[in-house]
Amino acid sequence: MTRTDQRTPDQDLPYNVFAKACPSRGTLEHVTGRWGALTLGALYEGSLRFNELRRRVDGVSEKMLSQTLHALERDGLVHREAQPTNPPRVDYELTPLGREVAGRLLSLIRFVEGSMDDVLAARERYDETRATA
Amino acid sequence: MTRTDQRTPDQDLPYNVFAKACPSRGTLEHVTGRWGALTLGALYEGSLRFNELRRRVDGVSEKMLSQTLHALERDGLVHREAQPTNPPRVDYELTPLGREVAGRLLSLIRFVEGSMDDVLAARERYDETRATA
DNA sequence: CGGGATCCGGCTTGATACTG
DNA sequence: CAGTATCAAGCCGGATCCCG
Repeated sequence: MTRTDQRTPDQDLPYNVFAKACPSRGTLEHVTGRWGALTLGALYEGSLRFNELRRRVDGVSEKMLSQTLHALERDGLVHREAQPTNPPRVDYELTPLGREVAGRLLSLIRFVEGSMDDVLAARERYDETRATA
Repeated sequence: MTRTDQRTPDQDLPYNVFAKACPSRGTLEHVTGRWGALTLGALYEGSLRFNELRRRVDGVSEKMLSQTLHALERDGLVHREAQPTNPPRVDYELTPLGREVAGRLLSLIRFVEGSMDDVLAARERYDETRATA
């Protein structure tokens, strides 16, 4: 509990993700989680319905998508708009806050996608140097 | 736009994180994973030794930190420099690629931290509207 | 100090089935 | 279409012991 560590950049901010108990850690996980990140990314282009989203986020199950959307809606990043028609129609879209989060997330995602050649090359080097094979 | 089949933004890119089989998805998970994100964030300020890192990333176990560092090193985002002294000293630092990734990640992290008041307020609203009380 | 190896409990996840 | 309920499996992650 010493305060001797001066390297922390956020020690004076109200919320510090590096602290175990900080609620920002939970929200960050909703945002960056496997399905959270892809869901936010998909919604960045515009609102989507449940099954559209499901098709777009390849591999997500109904349960996980539903769960992910609930968490993001609860955090105020996604807005759910249900129309009481038959058959039911529900649109999901980013809130203004969610849009800012998703923008930063997409910057990261696109950079990672664009770096995959380097990453894959690094992996090969890594595996080769320590796998005697 | 709004032609449903044309909405995918990355369909022409070599790597598309929305596709289930794309290796970028794995790397993104290393980067945005619970400990990966915090590790990269911590290293953004400068190189750190194993136990410094462990103290900085509050709550991480030795095993998970070790595992996380291996994954990031393998992906070419972190460089490990071991000095054969006694006691051993090992420094971890970001590679140039890792720096760019961490920068974008920190932009997201800081924004989330700075939005926590809004997020927490949204949660209360959400919980209240569907509370059984 | 800087880890690796192992055991193991439990939370997360993924089918499947069912509903409005 | 848009989800919820249930259940089994499996992987994550912590605790512990070990070594160089």
